[in-house]
Amino acid sequence: MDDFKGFELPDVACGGEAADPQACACEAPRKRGRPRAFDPDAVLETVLEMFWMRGFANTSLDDIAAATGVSRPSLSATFGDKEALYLKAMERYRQAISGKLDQVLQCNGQNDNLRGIINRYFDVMIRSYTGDVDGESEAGECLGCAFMCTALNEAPRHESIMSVLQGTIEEFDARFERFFAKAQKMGHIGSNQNPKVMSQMITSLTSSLAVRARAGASRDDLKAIVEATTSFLFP
Amino acid sequence: MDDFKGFELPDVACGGEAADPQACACEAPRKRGRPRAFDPDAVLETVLEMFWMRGFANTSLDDIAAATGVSRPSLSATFGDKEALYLKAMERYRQAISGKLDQVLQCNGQNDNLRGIINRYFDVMIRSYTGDVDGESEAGECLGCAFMCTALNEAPRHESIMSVLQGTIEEFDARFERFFAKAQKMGHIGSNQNPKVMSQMITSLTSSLAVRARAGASRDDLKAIVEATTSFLFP
DNA sequence: ATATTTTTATGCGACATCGCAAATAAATAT
DNA sequence: ATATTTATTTGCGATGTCGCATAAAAATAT
Repeated sequence: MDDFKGFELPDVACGGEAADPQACACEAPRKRGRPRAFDPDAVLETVLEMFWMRGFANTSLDDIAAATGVSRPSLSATFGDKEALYLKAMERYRQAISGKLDQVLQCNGQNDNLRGIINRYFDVMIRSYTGDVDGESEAGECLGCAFMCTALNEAPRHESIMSVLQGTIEEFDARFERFFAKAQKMGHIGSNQNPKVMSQMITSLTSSLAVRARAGASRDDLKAIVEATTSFLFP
Repeated sequence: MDDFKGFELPDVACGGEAADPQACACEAPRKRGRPRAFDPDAVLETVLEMFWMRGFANTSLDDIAAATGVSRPSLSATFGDKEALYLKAMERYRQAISGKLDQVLQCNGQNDNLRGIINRYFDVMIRSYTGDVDGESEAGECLGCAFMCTALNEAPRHESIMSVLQGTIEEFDARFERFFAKAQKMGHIGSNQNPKVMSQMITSLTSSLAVRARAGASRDDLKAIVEATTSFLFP
């Protein structure tokens, strides 16, 4: 449907194409039976898009089968039931973001500008919340955060979704507490400041951006909010 | 079918009882036809709870009919279709919170403590996010915000839900911008500070609390976060 | 009393959704 | 070649969901 580019995880090692069995250069020994006719990773990306925009309950396995061209029995053989499929798609999403943040949130050189790093971080998040497609302008994707948009809805009904939601929050908290603790050691923030509080500020603003993006805020709206806040926090 | 309640009618505010037509003391002139056997407001409250905990898509009209004792045709005659019912329940929720905030967010007397007011505000929100039941301890309600938990999920599919989500965000923004502008005029925050930024801080933290509450954070967890942030913002 | 109005009760029909089972297809192992 | 393994295709059955249509019930109006 929409050409959302996802977060471009490295194209995973193939396991064989149906069309050309020998085209793949990877050394993985071919498995025994009939090879898969689809790329599970590509399917997960489509599945993520669908869950993201329609929610878990509103996305049927029939919809997914139609959108991916993979039949329901194949889906269930490969990924398990609907909940397992959702969890796998979300795990991909989580890892993609996590990878990007690993790149962006590095505070090494002591002439690194803390505010610059944080602004780069928010740039990444805003981009993921408003759609990566730069050219499309604001046709109205209203992505928001895939976790918040879907997991908040389902958490009370699915223990596993609740737990991945908790885990994601904890991961963000831990990441920023580490980051600011290190930044403090390197003298980028005063010793009177509290890394935990700084971390809370950043994660709070992040969740706010995700909500606003889903409600239709433009990329510029969000950037203005970030600019105002970061200029207050890092004067 | 299982839990048929027999003939006990729900307590109705007024408008007519089946048993005793004249028992009601209210002056509203009785309408012409058969009186309603249920209180629409009480139904909306139950409906809100259900949507809140299960989401829009996961709550069927059959579920609602069973939980309220009101048959589907009566529901649809009174409230319209499922989407209209959802919107009416959410409107009730919005107004209830709005009313509470009107009480709490008053900055009148000039020896009012700004930080105290903000803390009272967060107390109200935390209470609504973690369940009002004080005695129950933390049995695990994980309410969060009814809007965020349900509307984020449905927004792309329902124009009306998207729009009520936008409206709620704008209402919060406007409320706090007004509040801090007034607070600044009264000298509670320095003229070098920006009311808009303060407002963004508060709404951001609010959304963060809502997410964390849904993910299982306890009331004390949330209070600690608020305490840390407000002591930083209002030293 | 009879008519009118409004709400409630019952139930049908069309469709969506999921899980599963059986048959077919395409690869490797021997 | 034949057997084995793995994927795919096709389709059925049980259940859930919604909207609507019709009949019954309970009040007021005349």
